[in-house]
Amino acid sequence: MTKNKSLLLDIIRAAPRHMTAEQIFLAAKEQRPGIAMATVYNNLGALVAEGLIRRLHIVGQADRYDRNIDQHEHLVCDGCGRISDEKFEDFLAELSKQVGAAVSSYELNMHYLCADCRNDQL
Amino acid sequence: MTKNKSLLLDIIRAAPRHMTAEQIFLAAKEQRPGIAMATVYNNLGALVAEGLIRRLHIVGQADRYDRNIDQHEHLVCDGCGRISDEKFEDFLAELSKQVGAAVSSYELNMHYLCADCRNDQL
DNA sequence: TTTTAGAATTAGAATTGTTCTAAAATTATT
DNA sequence: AATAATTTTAGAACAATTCTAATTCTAAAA
Repeated sequence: MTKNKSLLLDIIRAAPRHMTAEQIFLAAKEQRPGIAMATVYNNLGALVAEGLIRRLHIVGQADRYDRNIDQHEHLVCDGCGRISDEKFEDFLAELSKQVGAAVSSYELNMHYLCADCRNDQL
Repeated sequence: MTKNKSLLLDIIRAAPRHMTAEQIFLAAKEQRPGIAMATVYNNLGALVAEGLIRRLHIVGQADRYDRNIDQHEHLVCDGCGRISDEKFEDFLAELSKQVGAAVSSYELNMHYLCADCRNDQL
C-alpha cells in the first residue's frame, strides 16, 4: 500500500458518490499536485484487483469507482444521471437458483426517474 | 429502412451470438465490400433508437448488439467470454416493487463459468 | 551512510472504440 | 431532368484508457 494508492482509497471512501477516474484524479491533485493520470489508473486497477473497491460501468458514461465492495445494485436516474445504491437481500443466491448454475458476481443497473426529475417533468 | 440498414439488421438477426460493431462490419463487407464503419455505427445507432435491436455493455468489452429486444438478462462466462440469454418472468415489475419506484429498464449481467469451462478446470 | 534492486511514478505516445465532419453518392420528389 | 433530402463515405477527431520507457522513490544489503 503506497502513499498514492492509499490517498486514492481515502478519496473514494470519503466520496459522497461514485466518482470517475477523472474526478478522482482532480481530487488527488489537490493534495499531490504532480500526480499523473497514469498513476491514478494504475492504482485504481490495483485497488479493484485487490478487491478494495469496485469498478462500475453505466451505459454511456466513463467508468466509476465504488467504495462499497459488497454485492449490490445500482439505480441510475435517466434525468440527472445520479446513481444510488440498492441492497437486495440474498440476491446472488436467488440468481444462481434462477439460472441453475453458480453465479459468481453480477452487475445490475436499473434505470428510472428520481423524485426530483419526475417533478420537473410536470 | 435503407438497404444497408436492413442488411445490418439481417446480419444481427441471423447471428448465433451477440456481435460487436466490428464483427457486424466484417460480415457486412462480404456482401457490400465498400461499406464504411461509420455507416455501420450510424445504422446500428438508428436501429437501437427505433427499438429494433438492443445495445449491450459488458465490462471490459466493446459494445455488442442483440436481436432480442425483450427485456432479458445476460449470463457471461468468465472462462470463454461467451454470452447467453436468460429470461426471468416479470422481473421488471419485481425490481420496481423492490426499489419502490417505476424502473423503466435495466441491465443485468451475471458472471459464472459455463459447463465447458468448469470441466476444463478439473 | 552508500549501493543496489525492485517497485512506483511520470509524461507522453499509442490504442481502442466511437462519433463527427464535410464532401460525394444515392434516392426520392417535383 | 432538376431539385431536394437523405445516406454514405473517408478520414479526422475524440474520449477513455493502456502502454512505454525513462526517471524517481523506497527499503534492504553492504
